[in-house]
Amino acid sequence: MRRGIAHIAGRRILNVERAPCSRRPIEILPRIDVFRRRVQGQVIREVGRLGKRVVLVLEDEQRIILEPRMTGLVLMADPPTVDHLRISITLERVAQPLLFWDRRGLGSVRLCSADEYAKRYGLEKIGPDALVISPAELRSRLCTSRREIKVALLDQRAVAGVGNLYASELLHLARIHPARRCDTLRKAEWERIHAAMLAILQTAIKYEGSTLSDGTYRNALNESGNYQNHHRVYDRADQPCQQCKGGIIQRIVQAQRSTFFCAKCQTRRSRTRS
DNA sequence: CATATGTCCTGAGAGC
DNA sequence: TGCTCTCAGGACATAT
Repeated sequence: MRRGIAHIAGRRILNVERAPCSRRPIEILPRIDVFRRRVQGQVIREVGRLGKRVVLVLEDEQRIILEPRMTGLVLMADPPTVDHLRISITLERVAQPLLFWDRRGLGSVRLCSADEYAKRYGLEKIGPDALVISPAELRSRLCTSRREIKVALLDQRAVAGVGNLYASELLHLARIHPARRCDTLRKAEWERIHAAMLAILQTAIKYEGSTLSDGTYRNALNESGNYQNHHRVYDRADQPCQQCKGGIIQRIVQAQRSTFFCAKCQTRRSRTRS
């Protein structure tokens, strides 16, 4: 998402409008008239990312945080439908406005001063990024937890950027059972988890994300992703594991979320040291 | 303090 | 066919 709109860096904001949407409004803070007054005329200095959020850094250090959650899209193109369009940001000398579209409306758009941003999104709220964190840091942040590893990986304060789909995917690549308690994992296993996390996320980014059967995720040009065609386990319950050719993908529920894994590749116990 | 659960939302798909 | 029901998972508030 971030890369899809990275080219708007350097552009000046002309206007911000709440789109006419018949649905319950998403959270937009502050209210739209205050929002508009504070950003109008500001140049977007940087198009950044904080975990799963896209962050527009303005020339006066204010930040616009676009939080898509499940079904939100950040677009520089026509949206899938006009119905769920939420906010529109027009830019100087760019015909196409920046749009935030959100079918289910769980997402939000928020404008923060530099201080408010530091308080609300500091390191104690959003942990180190999954693409940047070191293996040692990942391990030290989670190795005393009694939670199951798949559940712990979704905690954005521990490590930022891993969602439900990719947690299953990376644990399959790492050959770690999703229900393994963090405090039972050995150093070599943490290193496998870290390497798999990087590999899965980098590959998923390369393929522009996963557009699932509900068709929701689209890139900034409203095009489908392609990583769903590379899923190892996610949404593949009862299908054979492509890795071991013998296992059948299982679906379980952890913390009210689906987890997919191959019981043959991902054994519940770590191999005992020889 | 750490961990677990409930909440919001829409539309696809299942089941009858 | 058309209806009702369940489910998907982000982050955060509240409960244990």
